[in-house]
Amino acid sequence: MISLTAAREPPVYGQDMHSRSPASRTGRPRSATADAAILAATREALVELGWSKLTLGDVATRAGVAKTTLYRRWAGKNELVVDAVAELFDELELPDSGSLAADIEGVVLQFATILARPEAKSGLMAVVAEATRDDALRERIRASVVDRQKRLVLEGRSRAQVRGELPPEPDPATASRTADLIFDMVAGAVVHRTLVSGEPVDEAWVRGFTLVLLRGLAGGAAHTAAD
Amino acid sequence: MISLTAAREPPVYGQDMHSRSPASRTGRPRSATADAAILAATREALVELGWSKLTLGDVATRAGVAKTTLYRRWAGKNELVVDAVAELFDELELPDSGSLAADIEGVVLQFATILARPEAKSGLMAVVAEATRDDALRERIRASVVDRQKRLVLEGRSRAQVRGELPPEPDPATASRTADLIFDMVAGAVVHRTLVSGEPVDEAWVRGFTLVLLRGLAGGAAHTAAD
DNA sequence: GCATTACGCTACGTCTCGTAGCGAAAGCCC
DNA sequence: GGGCTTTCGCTACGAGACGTAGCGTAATGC
Repeated sequence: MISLTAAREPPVYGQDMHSRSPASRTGRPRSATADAAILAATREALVELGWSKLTLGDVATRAGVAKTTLYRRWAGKNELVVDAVAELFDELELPDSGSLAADIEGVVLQFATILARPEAKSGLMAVVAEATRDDALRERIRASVVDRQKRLVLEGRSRAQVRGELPPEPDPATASRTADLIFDMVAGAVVHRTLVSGEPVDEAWVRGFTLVLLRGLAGGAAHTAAD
Repeated sequence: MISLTAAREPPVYGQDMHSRSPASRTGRPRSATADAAILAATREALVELGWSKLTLGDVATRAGVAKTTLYRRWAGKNELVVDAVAELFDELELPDSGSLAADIEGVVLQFATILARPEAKSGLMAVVAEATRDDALRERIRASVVDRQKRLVLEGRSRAQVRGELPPEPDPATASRTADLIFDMVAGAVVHRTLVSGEPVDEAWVRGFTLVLLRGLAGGAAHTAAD
């Protein structure tokens, strides 16, 4: 009696969610509506209860599925909440408003709006905290949340360079480094103001922030792009 | 049999830690060494177990006290961890290095060094996440952690204005707003790079960050204060 | 129809929580 | 020293969540 039931690992959503491409094309398929219901129920529970008081049994009840179904798809609370929160950032997109300053202000406001929702606040920070001790979770967050935001930075900078609002990068290495820097400054400032300072990210704040950031990035000689 | 033992509320460390100034000057005093042992044990457990797997029973065992003693002093896990983490930031101080750039770089490196410790990472972010649904907890964090950092920003700016590295503020209202902005940008960027991006805050990064920030703050005409 | 997989349901042992009650210890004040 | 007050360590407890196992049933592909 070495291995009895665990002959093949149960396909938990650990690494390859929504793929399970090869194999297992037979049998009853997983309900897609159940997926959506579970993630929606998770966000709802996150709003009402917060991270620490959220239980998987409660989520299952809200979603109208059995608790065991939850455990068949997600390894635990962390992974479930990451997926539930990640969906909130689907709507993020870069507006093409003509000037770099307006582009930044638009994206920051979008980001802040999403982050202002209670399910994003309590859920996202909690999983980030857990990710400090779980590399797989960190990677999951990076892939489904962070990279989606980061792409906007790269695209926005590229546009600005074409328009001459930002100097071109001398080499790819520094280009990558400054992109990381910009990303941490933008996302960090918004997150910190929203969660730690507890103050709203309104238009006035965004304008002031964008002004400082653009002055800093443009270097000595460049358009500050403020009216 | 209305109220038997709970005639007077037990003095839990909810609001006024280390004070309980009037009343109760009689009786056996609380062990101060127990306090230190508990907070140290909390940090130790935070390193080994992380936030979610940390239990108060385990902390009590590590500290060599009874579990009930813990509950007599702190209302719960949140409050305990806030106090345990707050002690880490005691060593923060503003270096007087002569130039604003060097001052900022010094403070940022100090802050990053503290934040790089695993007990700070997992503990601080977790309580911030919980604070999104608990105003008292948010206030506790602000008083014991955030304000201590913020004071450095105010002091550093004041020095820089005396030295002429930053323009003076036109009125107190905008002075306060820009101080908040600077604080969110500095702390936010460091926290985001450390926790979300998962990259180290080394000297090279700090130099780049400081350069962008100072250019942005100094406005069009001012010393960029780079070497 | 048959094999395969997902589903709902129930039940279970384990762990943590937060509290209650007790006797003993450690301080003040007379 | 004797009394008063508060804290301490210890034990025990019900409540609740965890994560899993087992079963019968439902939904697909071949």
